[in-house]
Amino acid sequence: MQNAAIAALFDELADLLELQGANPFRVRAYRNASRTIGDLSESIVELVNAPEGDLTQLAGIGKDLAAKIETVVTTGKLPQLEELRTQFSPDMVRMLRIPGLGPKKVAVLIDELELKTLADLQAAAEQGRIAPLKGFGKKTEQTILEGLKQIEQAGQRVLLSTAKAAADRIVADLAKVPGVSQITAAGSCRRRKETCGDLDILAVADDSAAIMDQLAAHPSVQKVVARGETKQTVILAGGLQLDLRVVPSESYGAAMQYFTGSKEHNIVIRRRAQERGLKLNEYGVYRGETYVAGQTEQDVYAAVDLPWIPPELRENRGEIELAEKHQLPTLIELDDIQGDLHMHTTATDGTASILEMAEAAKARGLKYIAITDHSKRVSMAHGLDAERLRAHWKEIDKVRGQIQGIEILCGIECDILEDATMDLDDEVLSEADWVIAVLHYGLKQPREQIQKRLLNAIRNPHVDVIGHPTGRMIGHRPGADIHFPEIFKAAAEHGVMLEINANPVRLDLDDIHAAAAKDHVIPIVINTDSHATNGFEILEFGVYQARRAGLTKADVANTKSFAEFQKLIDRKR
DNA sequence: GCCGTTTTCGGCCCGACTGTTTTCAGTCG
Repeated sequence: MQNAAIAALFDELADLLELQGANPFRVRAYRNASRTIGDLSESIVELVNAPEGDLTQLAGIGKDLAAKIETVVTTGKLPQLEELRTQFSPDMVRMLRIPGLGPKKVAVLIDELELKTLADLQAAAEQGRIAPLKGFGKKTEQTILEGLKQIEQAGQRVLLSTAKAAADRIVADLAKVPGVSQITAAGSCRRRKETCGDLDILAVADDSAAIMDQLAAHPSVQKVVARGETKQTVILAGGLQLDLRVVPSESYGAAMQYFTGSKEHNIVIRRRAQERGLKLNEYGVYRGETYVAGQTEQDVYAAVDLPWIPPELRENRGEIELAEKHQLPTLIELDDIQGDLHMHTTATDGTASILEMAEAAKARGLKYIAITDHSKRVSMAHGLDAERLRAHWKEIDKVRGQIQGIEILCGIECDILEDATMDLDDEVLSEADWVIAVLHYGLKQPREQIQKRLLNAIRNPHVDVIGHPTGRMIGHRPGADIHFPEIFKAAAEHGVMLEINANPVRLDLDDIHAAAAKDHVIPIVINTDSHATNGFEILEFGVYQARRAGLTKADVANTKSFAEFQKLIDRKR
């Protein structure tokens, strides 16, 4: 069982305990455990089976949870969960996802009206049986009906690229409102998390009504859900929720810190404040009633004896401990990237010629690129066989003479076939400047076979890098079942790099595994996998993922000059 | 359920907003 599957069990258990009315802190303990397991780079199954393995060493895992995890790993079941599943239907858990309904209200609905399914809930609301209940009313009943309609949409996370585009546009438009002196997006969008559940925008404004009016009238806003003095909630076309908060200037830094999160990071930061006799909220840092800091984020972190922590790291995954020791990494920047080693042309499924791609890359300031069209297995994309590939490389060589100021490598994105052999034979691969090996097909194969395919590719003397290692598509399909520690070990041993594919749907490796790769001193390359001349625009998302993994310029191979990069890959040739 | 150089018990981050109340509980982030 994969970590994510085990994490999901504990999350479900937390949902059910909530319905049962369990102690909220106990529920949180289960949610923390779920997150801890989900964030692990190594397999929890391996950890349980390791002779030295002690789960209670993990943050938030005590004796009880350790025993439950061991039970899941060894039996595949969690008796407590199975028991609760008999008491509450899956639809009852879904009721918790309806905005405005929490565990208390759902419990009342279940007990008083004996509702079991979402259909029951809908019928009860339509028949007006909910409004008379104590603590409910006409409005709540209406909210439930609307929530039911949107339940598919609600809770759906959107890609960072989508969220950031929406946020950037609204921030730019609201910044023009008179009296708005500062405005920015906070939340998971600012942390550059690969998906966002909502948007948080923060503003300093003389007139909060004016900016809220402007937001309400914004073309991308579908409806206003709530509006108070300092906070407005709207739903954007497409269903994404956006919260606007208007704060005083002296609170801007505190509010930035507060609303950027993550929740887990903030809990630890506020505990630090408490330990120092301070109180930290979105308005500032206070000693008793006295305002101590809050104008800038730097001031807020300084008040709890920490240097400023980059938003991408704020997940309570060790960044606070690093900050305490003044060992935070200097994260890679977009401008550090010198080359892009993964792109396509009209030879396969790209839309631009070799020269057009090279010119577009050069215009973006890149100093070197690799042209890496598909190998023959990708027949849909008219993948290249040895003969066409060699002809393609000749074309690339011609283009080298037509453009100055950018180096072009003759590359190939070669499929690792289902039987673990390479799609092109060693002879032709040995002639390439740069070989990306990838899984495209058979992603659902059992772990052993996936492992064999990746290890064979890594051991192939001509392979430089494994591209989009898991093959996942965020929101569409999970990646292949990979036992990463073995892959990392082999990659380090054979000098094979790993890719962070910058495509916002892929972002593969993810932050957790890119961080683990860094621990194994495996060079990372951040590539766009461009299929068109505007494809380079997504490079930023690869860099964000690298930053979330704590990578520095030195950890990423394509920050090197072309000469240095060539030295690195020449070891293979 | 976790955690502990004040603690093995009693804490566990903190405030805004809504809808239902008539002083506040529940929900949300």
